Amino acid sequence: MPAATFRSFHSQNHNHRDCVAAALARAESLCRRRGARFTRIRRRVLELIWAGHRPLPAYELLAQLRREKHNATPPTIYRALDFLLAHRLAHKIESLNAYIGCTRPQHDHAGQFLICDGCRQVAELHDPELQRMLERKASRAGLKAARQTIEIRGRCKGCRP
Amino acid sequence: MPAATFRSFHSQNHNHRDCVAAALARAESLCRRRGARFTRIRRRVLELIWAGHRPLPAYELLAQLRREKHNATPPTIYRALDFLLAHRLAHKIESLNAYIGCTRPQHDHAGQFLICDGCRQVAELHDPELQRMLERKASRAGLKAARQTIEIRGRCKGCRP
DNA sequence: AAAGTAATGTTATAGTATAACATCGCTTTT
DNA sequence: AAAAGCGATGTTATACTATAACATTACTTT
Repeated sequence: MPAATFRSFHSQNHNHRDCVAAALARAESLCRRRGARFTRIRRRVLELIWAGHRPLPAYELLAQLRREKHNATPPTIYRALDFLLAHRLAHKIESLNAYIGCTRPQHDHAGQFLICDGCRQVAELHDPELQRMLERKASRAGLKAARQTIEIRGRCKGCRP
Repeated sequence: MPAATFRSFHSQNHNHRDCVAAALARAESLCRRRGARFTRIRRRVLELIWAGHRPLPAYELLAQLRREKHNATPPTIYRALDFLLAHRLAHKIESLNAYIGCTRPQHDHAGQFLICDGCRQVAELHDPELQRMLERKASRAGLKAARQTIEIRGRCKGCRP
């Protein structure tokens, strides 16, 4: 994995299986270091999120989980999501009410999201320059920034005429 | 109204009645120019939004509307909101599922929102520099930006220790 | 083995939003 | 003025998103 400051849209032919496996391995090691319990459910939900490889609504995750775990209910999913969000292993895309895997969970601040309305793929930036400008603008208007929701919608190269 | 590129947080003692009246007058004239029908319901919902002077959830608007219009139902509110959003007379704050009046409805692109988690007030920026940077970063990652959701949460001056 | 705590199970309900079809009322045409 | 056309509203039902509250299980520490 390169140390680039952002991650662009995945190519059609990237190795999806490896990409999911790598994300789970990162999560595993991060939880171990933090002493957080990466339980079966939490792990499986993160796996489902990555496997979709696009923002997935909570109830779609629930439907998938139910195929193998019949007693799963909304709290099952939302608790897993709470854990994953708290550890920055996943993000919520507010403008879609959907969840996506975090590409850099060790990073301690929220990313910025580029969302293609064609293929529904998402690229996650971690751009310090953007971050700084946002904080500066906020600060000038009197706001000490604590969290940010940055979601740019549009069309990626492959989805433009 | 100054031509500033952003609008900061309202002072405690700004004239609220005038501020609502001015917003309604702007909306009225804008709809007239556009040939859009600014009906009683639409007007009243916009008035309720401005009167709250903070992001209001749809069902809170509904509850208020029902006090004077007993047969109002969710579609009543959501249709009014659809109209107001389409004409940029109001915005949805995605991270709060709540709606707020637009300070510059004639502007043709979305604003950026600074949200105080203390007093729940919102300041709306229309910062071209920020806009340009976002578009440039998106473009570099291969995305042609069409819409944006920019919401910075934090604490305003009055709500800091 | 017992106690303590974190995670999960379970039921119920709150909160957000739209579908679908009927009716009303304005405007335009006849 | 009557009829047609169309946008707005009325009405009922339902889909989708998320959390509260309390019971039980299972891991960990003593």
